[in-house]
Amino acid sequence: MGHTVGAARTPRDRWVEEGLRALAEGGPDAVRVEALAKRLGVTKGGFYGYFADRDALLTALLDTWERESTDEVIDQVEREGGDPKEKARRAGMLTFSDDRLLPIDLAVRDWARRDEAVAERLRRVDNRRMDLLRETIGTFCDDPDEVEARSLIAFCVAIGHHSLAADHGGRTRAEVLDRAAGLVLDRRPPGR
Amino acid sequence: MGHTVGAARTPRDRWVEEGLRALAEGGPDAVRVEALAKRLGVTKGGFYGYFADRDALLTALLDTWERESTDEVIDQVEREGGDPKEKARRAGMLTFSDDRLLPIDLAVRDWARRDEAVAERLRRVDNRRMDLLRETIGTFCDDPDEVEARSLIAFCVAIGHHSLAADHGGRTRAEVLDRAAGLVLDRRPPGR
DNA sequence: CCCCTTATATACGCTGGCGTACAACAATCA
DNA sequence: TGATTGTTGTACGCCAGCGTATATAAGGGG
Repeated sequence: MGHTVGAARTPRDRWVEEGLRALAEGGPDAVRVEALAKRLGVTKGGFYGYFADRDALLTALLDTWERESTDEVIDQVEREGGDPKEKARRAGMLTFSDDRLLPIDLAVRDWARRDEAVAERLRRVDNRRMDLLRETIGTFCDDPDEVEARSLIAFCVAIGHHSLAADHGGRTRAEVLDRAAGLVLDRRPPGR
Repeated sequence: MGHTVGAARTPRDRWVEEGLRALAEGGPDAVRVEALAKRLGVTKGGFYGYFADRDALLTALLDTWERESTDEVIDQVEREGGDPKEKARRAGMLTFSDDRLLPIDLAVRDWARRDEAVAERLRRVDNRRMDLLRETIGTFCDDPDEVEARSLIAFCVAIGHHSLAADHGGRTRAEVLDRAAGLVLDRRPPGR
């Protein structure tokens, strides 16, 4: 079982790759074996050598997403070093500005609302990301409750602004985001 | 064409109602005519008297959602009066704490990523909601750019925290949100 | 060059879901 | 109550998509 020896024309990774693209574009329902095959210029013949069924592919997609958006991002961030704020900034860039990972992330987030197993994976990933944010914000904010609140805000803006459809009266989304980042991520005199 | 005279056992509204429930629970792909019929204890026989096809139902769902989450909310809020902050708070409650509207809202938001017409509707709705936020925040913040930034933050947290799966180290989500609201929605000495 | 392994193509059966045609059934009004 | 009108049930054809079985390439040792 499983293809091992001969060089496959369409190896497992390409199915996963194409599956992730479909997931990003249309959610889990859009991950259809025959459609992927067509995009790969192949029939579904070889698919069932790598995956027991469509569901196994979906699991593989989640595995890949989880690994890429935690370990790989964190490895790369740690490798390049820098202070916490710089690290968080780069981690944010890698996940939320990458137009490969970001749409997958949004799709998984919606998927998690309907599937408990997916929600569990998302929880793991989000917790690791929140840790980075807490670390950053903890460098200039002493109140742990406020650190938590600011981390929540930062995260929600990072993921939420992509599904916010409003305009900003002449301003660019990027401009408004920049200003918002300043409010959340910069030290300021204690409020109130 | 169109049922008009006799009292229908399953009027158009019930199809819409059940369609919205399906949309909220599983996204547009979960809105399936025969499934709705089964939940209504009926066959799909009568459906095509009200709707040309499944797509017409989807449009009707969006119409209803758009109306309920703008006009109806705003009417109700205006009727009860109050200062802008109180109005925005009640509007937020009506949309983002209502467990009828909220899941529909999240589903529509995801849907909009794949369908331009849905995105256009969402833009209209979000713009009206953002207007409320700007009004509120404008009462204690003079810099229009900061008003915009804070409004963005408030909105992103309101919609984004539902798809954030992280824990908060002993704290409740509600507690963290409360603290976050304080940071974003309360007057404070100018930053930096 | 042939064999043997492995990947892919092709063909099939099955299910679920859409939309249509028509038959059966209320309900209302004369 | 009978006729008429509008609503629902039933049966059908159709297509897309999954998973399986089997046939056909396509490579790499021997």
